[in-house]
Amino acid sequence: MAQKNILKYIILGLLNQKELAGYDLKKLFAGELNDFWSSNHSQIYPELRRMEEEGLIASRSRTVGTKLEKKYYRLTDAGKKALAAWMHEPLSSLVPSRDEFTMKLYLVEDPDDPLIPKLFQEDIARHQEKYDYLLTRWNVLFKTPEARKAHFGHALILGRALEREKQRLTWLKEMQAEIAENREHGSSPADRQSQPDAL
Amino acid sequence: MAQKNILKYIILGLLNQKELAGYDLKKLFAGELNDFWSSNHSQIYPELRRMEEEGLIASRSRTVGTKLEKKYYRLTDAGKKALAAWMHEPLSSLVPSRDEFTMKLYLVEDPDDPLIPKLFQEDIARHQEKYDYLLTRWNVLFKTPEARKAHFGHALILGRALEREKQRLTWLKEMQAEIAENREHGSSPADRQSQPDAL
DNA sequence: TTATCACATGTCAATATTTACATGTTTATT
DNA sequence: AATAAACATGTAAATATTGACATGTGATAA
Repeated sequence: MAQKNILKYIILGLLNQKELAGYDLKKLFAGELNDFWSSNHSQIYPELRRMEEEGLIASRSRTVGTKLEKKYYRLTDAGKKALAAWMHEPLSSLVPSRDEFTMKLYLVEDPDDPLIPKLFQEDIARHQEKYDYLLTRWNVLFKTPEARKAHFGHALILGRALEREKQRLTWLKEMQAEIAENREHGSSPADRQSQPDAL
Repeated sequence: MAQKNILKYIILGLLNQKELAGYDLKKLFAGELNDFWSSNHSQIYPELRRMEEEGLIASRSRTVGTKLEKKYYRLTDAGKKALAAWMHEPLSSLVPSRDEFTMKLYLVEDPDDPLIPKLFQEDIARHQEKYDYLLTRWNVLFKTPEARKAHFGHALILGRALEREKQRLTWLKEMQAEIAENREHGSSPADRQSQPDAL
């Protein structure tokens, strides 16, 4: 095996909230869930078919316009049981995240390689862009406590994603400044690296 | 395709620093690199074979003890070129990280479900454990500026991993406290959720 | 009206990744 | 001296994931 089929349970959980079609799931994974889970439609549709065969979900077709058929799925009792069981299971072990930026940084041999500041610029740019995007979304969707209350789950993950980007940017900018300063003074960047303190 | 073969370049980068055998790579991925990249030996060994066939690396065998053969790999000129080209390529797009804890939290329907505090406890426990472990490693390895200087790359990623765990724990504990407090007062958790501010 | 984009659902091939299977050696502990 | 743990290198099977191929509808803007 490669991994437990977590996608199955995520889909169960999403269908438990609301009747959805494959395309709706696809949009969720491409949109508000993207920072914490994602999947392509080429994985979603076969998974839905398998889940229906297993009896975890049931479908009904609704016509959109005149011809287009949309297949909506809902949980069966077996599906509800399977979801509840998974929700109460312990979390599976932390998946090692993969971070190309950090690895490239690690792999640079020469501490004075101009690649280092370039890598920082690149990573800062894309995370700043992401942060700005997330902040805009937050301000559009969750400016008021009422809005946060009405869509608690969404507000929660958007807030967490925002926080994550913010903290990464803080670290990146700190390191960038340290490295730049140490370059001017000709000393090694490691000299000034701050020590972490206990939490 | 599933993804660009980044593992190949990570291995090139690691072999560029030092002649290594497959087992050494395995230990690196299981150890100090684990927070930012990982791979199993069942993926590493075939990859090394392919890379040698491609002419990116060359090997020589050294005997350990009396019988055991260890196969050490080093970069060829072609390998050095391929590595340099990859290092200068733009970073590939952010891989969507997958976070089962956050998804479960998102999927809980009832805001008063006792599963919510249970999930926080579980996630806090395992991240605290990880943080403690990383902090111990930091204190063993990098207490002095000299040590940080001598192993800059390692200190960098360990520091970043430490920071990441610390910040996740901070967020978890804040949210946990908010939720607990709001439960006592009978109001919705979303009421007191702090608004993020610009960076 | 015509072109473009979003909606909607599928399949297929290639690659990536994990877990288990398989075998043997060396070193440290009891 | 025995045993366990770590060293060392592979292969095989199953599953996960991606990107491309494929087809057609509905809404909207030029």
